Amino acid sequence: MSNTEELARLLKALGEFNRLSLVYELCQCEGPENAMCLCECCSVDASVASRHLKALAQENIVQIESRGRERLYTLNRKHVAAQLRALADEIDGEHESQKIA
Amino acid sequence: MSNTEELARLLKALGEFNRLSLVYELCQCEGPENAMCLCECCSVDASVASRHLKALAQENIVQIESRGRERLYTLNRKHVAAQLRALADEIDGEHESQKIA
DNA sequence: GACATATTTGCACAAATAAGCAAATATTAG
DNA sequence: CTAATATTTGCTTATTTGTGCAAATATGTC
Repeated sequence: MSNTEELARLLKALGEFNRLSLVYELCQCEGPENAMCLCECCSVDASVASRHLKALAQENIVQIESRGRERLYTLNRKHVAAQLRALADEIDGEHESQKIA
Repeated sequence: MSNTEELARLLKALGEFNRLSLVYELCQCEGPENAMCLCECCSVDASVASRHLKALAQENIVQIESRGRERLYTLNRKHVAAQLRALADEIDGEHESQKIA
């Protein structure tokens, strides 16, 4: 299923330490943050943060909004959480095959 | 946090198409399955499936049980689902900062 | 023992990935 | 226009990763 492929890409995007750190950072932000602020949390070059954020945006994990010369990133909370929960449900889910009873 | 690193490794393990396919396959299995059976679902060489399953085992995603000349793999449902839900909660969670109210 | 089956390991290779730096681009401020 | 700030892009480099094949290992069967 192509759904599997899409989910795999989302998980891969989250499955890198610095990107996951960025996501955690965005987690704790009330509003959108710019890349300068974000790249501090994982102490990498600005260009690296930029690329990671782009990768996260490509998987719809973050949303980008331009304001002047800076870009503001917002975590796509609902979407990401929903994807993760859907997988969790599928894995431990009370899915049809409860043959034990 | 080293927890972030561990979670990143788990997500990375899940974030590869063939490995995720194996997980899905194991999802639908009642009991443990051997690698021969599993490697069919992603049409790769047995050695590749073996390596992927090993990678999954290293992140505690699957459990291995030896039976004779074959190895039986069981999905670690509770653990994986819990990890995914914990992240989901952190992301969209009703975490402390509900300043909107 | 010989042989079949299941899995792992060693090797090679191609492709992807993460990283930093310097240069380019965009935008704002003076 | 010039200078400063924020971000992206091009380049290079080192490392990791996924893959297949063949050989090795382990175990069961005859």
